[in-house]
This record gives sequence, C-alpha cells and structure tokens, in this order.
Amino acid sequence: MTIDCRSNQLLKMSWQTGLIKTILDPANLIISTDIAVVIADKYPKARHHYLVLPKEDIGSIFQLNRTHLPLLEELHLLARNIIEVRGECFESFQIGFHAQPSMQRLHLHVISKDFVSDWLKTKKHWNSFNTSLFIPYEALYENLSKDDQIQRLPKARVEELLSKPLACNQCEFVAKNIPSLKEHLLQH
DNA sequence: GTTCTAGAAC
DNA sequence: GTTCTAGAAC
Repeated sequence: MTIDCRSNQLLKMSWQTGLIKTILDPANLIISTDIAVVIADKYPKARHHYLVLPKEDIGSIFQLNRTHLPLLEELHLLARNIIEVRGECFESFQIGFHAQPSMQRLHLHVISKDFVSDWLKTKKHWNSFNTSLFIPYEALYENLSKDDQIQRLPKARVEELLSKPLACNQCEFVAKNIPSLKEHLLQH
C-alpha cells in the first residue's frame, strides 16, 4: 500500500465519522433518551428529514443481530415521536435504512415523501430512497428476526438499483433527468 | 456523505 | 453554447 492510499483512507474516515461527531454536541439533539437520539439531517432530501441513532457504537446495519431487536423498537419509537412533535402525519413519511450506508453509526432515516429539497441533486440520492436500496424499518426488523443478521447487497445489484430510471414515488411519471423530476415533485 | 468539474448530452 | 451527469478527491 502506498502513502497516497493511506492518506485517502484517512480522508475518507474523516467524513464517514461525521454523524458520530454531530451527536457529541447536545445542541444538535432534537430528542435524546438513555439509548438513542434524533437529529436533523445536515443535507435534508425532503421538507422533513431526520436521523435516529443509537448511543451505543453500532457501525451499521451489518453489525446487527437478534439481540438488537429491542433497540430497533426504541429507534422506531423515536422516529414516530419526531413526526408527532413536528405535527406531521405518519403516512406522509417513510422510515427505514439505506441498504448501502455511507456514514458510520447505525442511523434510521425519517423522511417526508415530498422529496422537495435543494439538497436532492443526484440520481443516487433519489434511488437510494426510492428503490430497494431503501429498507423500510419493518422489513429490516423481520429480516433480522429471521436471519440474525442483515446481508450486504451484491455490488452488481447495487449498481443495477442505482441506475434505475427516475420513477416518481407518487404517480407513474418517469423523469428524463433530475431537474425534470424536481419540477414534477413540486407539482404534487 | 459532499464538492468540484470535465466532458457527455442536449 | 448551455445543461447535466458521473467520477475523483493525494
């Protein structure tokens, strides 16, 4: 391994630990319990976008086993709490995990289905929330109950899902590019 | 995860 | 010529 390779890895580590650093500052915590916290996503991909994270140092969904099922229930409880606190309705939100997370520390996404946001900029953003790259809470809970672990998606499957057409999440419309998708979402 | 930007797509 | 996407970031 070259020196350059190592400095790349260090650079990568610095952004991957962003969430862990964020929750160290109490000012960032919208809700905090003994075992989990709720923060606002720094780059929200919809009008409402929150993250629920355990205080326990769990890297990602791939570190989970059956013993974590009660923890997941607590994360889900806080997800419902933040929606209620914000005066929104549960039906207008999707709650779940990315099948291929980028940031360290397990985090549950709580995001409104409008996807109206200046931070929504790429096909990857869209498809990570609107294809099987998004694992709804209930689905992950059931998979973990059954298998005692969460399986990583094959690289080819991830690439296939990332390259899917930009299909609207609320109707049959398929956008030709990101700007037209964003314009369309505003109409809903 | 974002930023930046070369060059593809239009 | 401008818009848009996709890959490198040392």
